[in-house]
Amino acid sequence: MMTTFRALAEPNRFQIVELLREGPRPVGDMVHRLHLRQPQVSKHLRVLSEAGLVDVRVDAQRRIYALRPAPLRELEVWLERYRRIWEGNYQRLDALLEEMKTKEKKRGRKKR
Amino acid sequence: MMTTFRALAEPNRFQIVELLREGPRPVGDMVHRLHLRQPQVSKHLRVLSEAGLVDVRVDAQRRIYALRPAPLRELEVWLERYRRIWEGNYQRLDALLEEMKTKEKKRGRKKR
DNA sequence: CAAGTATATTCCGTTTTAGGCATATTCGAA
DNA sequence: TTCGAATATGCCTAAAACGGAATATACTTG
Repeated sequence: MMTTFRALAEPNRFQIVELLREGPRPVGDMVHRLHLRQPQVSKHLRVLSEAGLVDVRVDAQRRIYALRPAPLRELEVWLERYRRIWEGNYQRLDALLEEMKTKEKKRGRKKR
Repeated sequence: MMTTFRALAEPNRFQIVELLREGPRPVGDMVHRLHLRQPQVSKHLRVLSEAGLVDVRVDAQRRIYALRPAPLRELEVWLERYRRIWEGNYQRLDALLEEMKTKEKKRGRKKR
């Protein structure tokens, strides 16, 4: 999960992933599309590959990289646990508790 | 978008976010729950804050941090553009092309 | 005002990370 | 078998990230 974050945190890697969203591509294609040098692209692809975000298919002397959905799906699952935060009334209890505990000695001052 | 990734890529920061998912908490609470020293927690909170992932409410000499949904929602939106990758027919063109090239001797089989 | 509590900031040393460039490797074709 | 195309690796350096410890700051209370 956090390997995914690490991998995507690098701008060029992010771009590569965005490119790969449209479909599998050989390295040279990415080198040309993004304005990067070949060795760096290969290195980034390595990181992405180790993070499970891409995989390779060998075609003669070129390698065709493709996105692997698994980590992104994981990400989505993780995110779902957070959805309640922006879907409706959340943290009401905690907020109230905190406030009571801290200011109980003070006379209640109406907040809100 | 990538500031979000960068912020979440650090294990301790990730943990802080996970903690904060349950509700707002003062710094000391996090220091105690995760096994981190106070200065590092403050530093990590700073990064999270600059990434827009949390915000602070001042309460006397303590600061209560809370998750901000915006960046996570953004993340979700971003992810949605990828959902088609694992939801059915993606890269149909590429796949077809590949297949044709490879199996052109076989008779065409109707897909969908 | 002194003392204590909660948190932020600074400085420092170490580790990690990324880019550049040269080089190795692999495969197809002449 | 030699050449060229496509890609990967290794080495080096610069920049960024992180933890630790000390210190600064802000606020509360006696």
